[in-house]
Amino acid sequence: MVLLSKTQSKSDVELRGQVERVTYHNEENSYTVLKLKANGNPTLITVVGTLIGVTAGEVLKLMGSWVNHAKYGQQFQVSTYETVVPATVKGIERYLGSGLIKGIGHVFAKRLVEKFGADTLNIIENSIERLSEVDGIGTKRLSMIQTAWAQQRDIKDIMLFLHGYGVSTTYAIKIYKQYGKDSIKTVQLNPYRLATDIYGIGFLTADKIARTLGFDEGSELRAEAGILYVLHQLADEGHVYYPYEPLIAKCMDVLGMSREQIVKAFGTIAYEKKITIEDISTDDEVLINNKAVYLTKYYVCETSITENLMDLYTRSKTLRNFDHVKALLWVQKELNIKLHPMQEEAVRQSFDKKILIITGGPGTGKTTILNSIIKIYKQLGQRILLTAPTGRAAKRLSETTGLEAKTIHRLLDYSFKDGGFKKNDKNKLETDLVIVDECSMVDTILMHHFLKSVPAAATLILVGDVDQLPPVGAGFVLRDIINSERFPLVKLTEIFRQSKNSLIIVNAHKINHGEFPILIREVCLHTKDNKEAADFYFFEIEEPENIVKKIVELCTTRIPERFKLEPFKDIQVLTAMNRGTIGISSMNQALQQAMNTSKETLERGGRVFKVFDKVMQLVNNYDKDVFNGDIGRIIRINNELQELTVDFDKRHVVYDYNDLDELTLAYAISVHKAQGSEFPAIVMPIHTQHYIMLQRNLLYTGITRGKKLVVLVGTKRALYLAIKNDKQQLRYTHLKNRLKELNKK
DNA sequence: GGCCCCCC
Repeated sequence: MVLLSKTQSKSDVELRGQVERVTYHNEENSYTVLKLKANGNPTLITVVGTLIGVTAGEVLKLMGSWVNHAKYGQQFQVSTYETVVPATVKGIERYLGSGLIKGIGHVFAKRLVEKFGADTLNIIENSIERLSEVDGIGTKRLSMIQTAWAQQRDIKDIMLFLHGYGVSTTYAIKIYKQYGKDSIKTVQLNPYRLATDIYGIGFLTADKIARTLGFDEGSELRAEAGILYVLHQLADEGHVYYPYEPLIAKCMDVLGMSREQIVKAFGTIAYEKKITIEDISTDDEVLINNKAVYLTKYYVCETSITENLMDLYTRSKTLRNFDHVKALLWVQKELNIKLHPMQEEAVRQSFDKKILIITGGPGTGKTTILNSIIKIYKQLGQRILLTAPTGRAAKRLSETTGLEAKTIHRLLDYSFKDGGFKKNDKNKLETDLVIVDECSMVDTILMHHFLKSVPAAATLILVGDVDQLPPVGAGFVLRDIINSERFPLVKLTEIFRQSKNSLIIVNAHKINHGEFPILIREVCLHTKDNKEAADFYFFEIEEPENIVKKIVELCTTRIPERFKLEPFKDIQVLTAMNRGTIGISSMNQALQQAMNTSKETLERGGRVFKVFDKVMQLVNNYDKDVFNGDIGRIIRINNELQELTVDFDKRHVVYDYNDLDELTLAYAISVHKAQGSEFPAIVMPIHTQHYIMLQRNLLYTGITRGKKLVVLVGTKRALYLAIKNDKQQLRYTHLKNRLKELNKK
């Protein structure tokens, strides 16, 4: 069986040579840069990759590929390698003297080869006691050499063994770091451990290794690891637990095993506390046998969220006495605003409740409420923390409130190195009030960590729109907290920003209720003379190619002319998927071609950037102060400096050509990426080519991104399917019922 | 009919 691991590819070539020097070695991840003298090649070759224990003088047999690095030129990128013991006396001397073996330096290396010649390595390997024949090598140094040599040999044996099963050097090193000299034995005994112990190796890879090692398809170890794999997959789909019987059926199907084998393995891993099986009673889920199976991690999170919330809620409030009516009058005067009764109610609740939930769609006045609460709390000398799950949301929260806001990860002081949050139940946040915005995006695990670190005396305000897309991770925390009806909730429905007869808002509500939206046909968008233009249009087009054509036309001419909107700044195309004719990449190409005629281009890895292109940042970059989802325009491509400059809202950010994978074209972006942003106009294809993504939340999130104009282009059938499909809403979670039942039993 | 995506 041919196994290709992540870093290996079929186009790998072989390169042999002696290591001249190791230029760079990162202890943490083993990333190495070295200079290699290859046979018959006068110039030194730069070799990069994950290597361990490699030293100057060693002869390497490398597998990998040639790459062209913008700064450093041609390099050989290693996927796997083997060390070849040097054969010549000179080679052996350099090899031993390179610092490879603790206890041997240049001097002793020289003395050793003088004494034993080409036989030196053989002697170290087989009759090491003979080293004491060399001047200056006593028992102490001898044992040092012996230990170091054995370790080197272990590493090499392990590499060789793992390479034999297609595991790349990167993973081989991780495995070695985890299991040490017992690596081979450990893997042979239970290769499935790799799936849980080694980050980056999943069940499928471990299973392949196991099968090559001769493990039976029906082995108990396979069943146990397989069930955990299936549960992880289900968690990826959003489920915090899965009902017992359907889970068994899934496992039987995925693993090709019998019911008996699965049930038996359930018992074993439940006993090992890897999973938790709970009898739960619930009225709103189809739970056969009323048994829920959790990965224990999620069980712990769900129960801890429940307890922490109820505990926090029932503690007493430490806010000092003040006149609530006066405070409300004062804040409106200070901020020069008039609070709507519902907004006033929200602010008032924040005075005497420990937990408050504020929910509502875009433009319902959440920001005004928050600003009022913050103003009053500040006046009362309270400490305030603001946070949100994404970098962009945090930035926006900071902009609208004028206070610092951090991502939840940053607030909790997440450390990648230590793999955890420094803030927790032992080291809590120091605050009197903490506000979480865009809370609908917070998943079960993050909420667990967050709540652990909220001090008992603090007030917690959760803000979000549950009708938007559910979190990426497992659970639907905000929805469950709201539906538990245990906490004060202010549900904002009144629209402040948009006019009340806006079709965008009317249709957003209709879609949320599973009703078909009111559609204005294209003719209205084409006539320039109707006085009051509507803000929601639908163009019925069947062919995906024609949808693209229509969208290009809308973005370049129709909308700019009719609504006086700027194509780049004001109009955003949103789509559900990356792939397909109406997917992100294809639409970006079409729109780039139509909207940007600049000849100044830059090609990188098959992608083309042009000056004036609309681009989006894909990761949070705190050095550059740009965040995942930020949209800007390329204003300069400088080939000399190998730099590209992007204008983000009048702020110029410079990218080295090596950082360009942080950017993507943004004429069309996914609805997911647009979550948390708003645009004057959005244009969105809706077609069965995106069948799998036709979901109610997605459509709702998409259209509510538009402030002044929404144009849908596609088929009524696709629109209908999206509205009727609220399947995405079904996530197996038990948080709502836990909250309902706690202290009520 | 098989996809979207957060954080460090």
